[in-house]
Amino acid sequence: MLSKKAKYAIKALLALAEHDRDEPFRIADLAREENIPAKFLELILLGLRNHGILQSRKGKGGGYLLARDPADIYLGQIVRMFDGPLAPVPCASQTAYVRCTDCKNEAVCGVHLAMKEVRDATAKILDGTSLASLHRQVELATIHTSAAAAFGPQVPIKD
Amino acid sequence: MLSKKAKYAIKALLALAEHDRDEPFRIADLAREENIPAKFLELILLGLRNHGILQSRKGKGGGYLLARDPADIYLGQIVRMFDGPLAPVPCASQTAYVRCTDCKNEAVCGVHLAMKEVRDATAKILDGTSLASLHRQVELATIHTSAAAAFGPQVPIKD
DNA sequence: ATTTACTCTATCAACTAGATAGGTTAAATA
DNA sequence: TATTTAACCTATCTAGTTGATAGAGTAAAT
Repeated sequence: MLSKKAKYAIKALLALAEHDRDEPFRIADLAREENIPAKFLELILLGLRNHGILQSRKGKGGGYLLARDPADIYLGQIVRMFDGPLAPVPCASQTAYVRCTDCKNEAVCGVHLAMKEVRDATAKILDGTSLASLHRQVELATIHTSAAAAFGPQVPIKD
Repeated sequence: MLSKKAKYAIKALLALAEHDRDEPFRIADLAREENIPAKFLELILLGLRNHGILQSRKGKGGGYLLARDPADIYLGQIVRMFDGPLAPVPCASQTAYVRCTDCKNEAVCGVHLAMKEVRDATAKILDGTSLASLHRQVELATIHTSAAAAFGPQVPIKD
């Protein structure tokens, strides 16, 4: 399960990526816009800042900005930061490998084999998706959705 | 994260799949062989039985058996049974969809889009891997491992 | 000096995971 | 029939985590 922290982080970062690159975004505004408890979001953004993903400005006119280009911020990094390794089991993790104490021989462990596949597939997606590319996907989906809306639910008009 | 329950379940089921199909396997033996706390395994096997994945026999000569062909038992079912839906977020689940209350339009939500990809990739793997196929993978890995062992670590012999 | 808005630490209730304890029931066998 | 064996079932516990809130501190702008 993705934690709320990671989920909110992605939503907030995506909003920042869509927003004017050098205009600070206030916590309160971000919270309202994305339906996130403000105090909770505060913690999350602070974490992102301390990991060098966000920049901040204090005082009037302050707020948060992306510290890097949206094309260089990957979901994999965000998820790992809040939820730890992507692998379902520590012995299948590439970034935070830990041996199973109960396992005689990992090379021939069924759980290991299957979960390594899952971790590789997940990593391929999340380490391959940047805020920029996700933003493009959202735009694409928006066009499709609004096109569908324009041609409307096909209900005959009664006059 | 895969829970210990799901992990132990897979290990136990795989051991049963490798074992004589109509010879009951006792909890205690299974626990010893797979390094699983016996009382905890008891609970897990009971759950599997109540879901129709295992059969049991009481009393002397009793124990657990697979209720179906190993080729018809998929990891997806096991994992869902103990850990719930495969999707990282409920709105991306196919088998247990729940709408996000905080999300205006799911069709254009970045989190939804990315997590649906992850859930689909995960489901493809876990719903495509049966105990039988996993067993084959383990055998294959065993051959590779023992071959590597046979040709040994390539350390020159000093005489 | 005051306002604004981020910074930081502490705290909390609710929940869950992993595990253990201990009695109950049913099947086999002596 | 009594005994042994081994699954069945319910209760309980502790430790840790998650999602969230409170409130005082600090830096920048006006």
